[in-house]
Amino acid sequence: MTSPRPETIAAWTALMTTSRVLLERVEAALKAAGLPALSWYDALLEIEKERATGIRPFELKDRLLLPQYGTSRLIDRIVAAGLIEKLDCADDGRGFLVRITPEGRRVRRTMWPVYGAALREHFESRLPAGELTTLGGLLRRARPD
Amino acid sequence: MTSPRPETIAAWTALMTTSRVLLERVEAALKAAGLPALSWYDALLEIEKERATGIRPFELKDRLLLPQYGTSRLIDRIVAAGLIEKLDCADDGRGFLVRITPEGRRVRRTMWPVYGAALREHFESRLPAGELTTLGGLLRRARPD
DNA sequence: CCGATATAAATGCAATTGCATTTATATATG
DNA sequence: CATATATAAATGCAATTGCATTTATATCGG
Repeated sequence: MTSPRPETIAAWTALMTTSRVLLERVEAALKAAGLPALSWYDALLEIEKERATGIRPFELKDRLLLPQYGTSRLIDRIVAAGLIEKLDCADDGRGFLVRITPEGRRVRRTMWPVYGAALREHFESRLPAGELTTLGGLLRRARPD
Repeated sequence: MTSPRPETIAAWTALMTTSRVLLERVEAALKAAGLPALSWYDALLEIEKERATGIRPFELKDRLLLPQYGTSRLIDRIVAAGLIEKLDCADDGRGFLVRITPEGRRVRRTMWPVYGAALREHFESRLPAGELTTLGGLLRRARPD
């Protein structure tokens, strides 16, 4: 019945626009450097965290907050590029493990400086450290479970 | 060269995840009510703001932060649904004006309670008013020009 | 007025995403 | 063990998005 308060609407609008604009900047920086999109970076990073054992697609989906079919297709594309590989999973015949390849590690390491520079330039430079910390905390608290 | 500071990365991660999760919730609420997506709401709202004169697609694109081709196609879809109409533009033969129809106003007004309720439930309820204001202010300052 | 350049909008085509369903295997229950 | 149910992953098809280019009209410099 009752509408959200004006501050709620203002914060929501700012959340949508700022996240979108920043994401665009970061994606643009990666593209300008001839590198894969951020979604690949995120996936490579999570997969690399489990480089010893590999990671199951359903676990990756949970960490990346992607839909199941999106994860399935993202994995296929990154496999096709040779940056990760599918390994048979002894425990569970329905699934498999995904592991990063040396080339995948190399690409992720190449992406990071570009990604990081974009974050510093477009985001970090705009707020003093204390306020960045405040912002992060508020955002985490605002995130639905 | 230098990486972003840890607080930067944490705030960035929180920005990406919170915005994505909240957007999902809002979109899900609209869909569950059998209503159009948020992109239609945003467009209808901006178009309705100029209900007297109509609005030019290039102006709409700037307000919605959409690419030109995205705006062109979004307009076509909303026109096809009968919620807006294209009007010949006397001033400029290259373009036209977009105006909301009565049905468009009706649909937008129907969407708002669902949209607002989702914002209250998933966002406003999670932070006290003062912190929502702080969050909005920080986000606006963090947004690149 | 004329050609050059800029701006508004649309579009062909490829890539990605969303939705619903399917396939395959695992787990639980009688 | 056999059947029912649940979980993991893939996929057909439609809708949307992205990219590059095209079309049309306007504006600018001579």
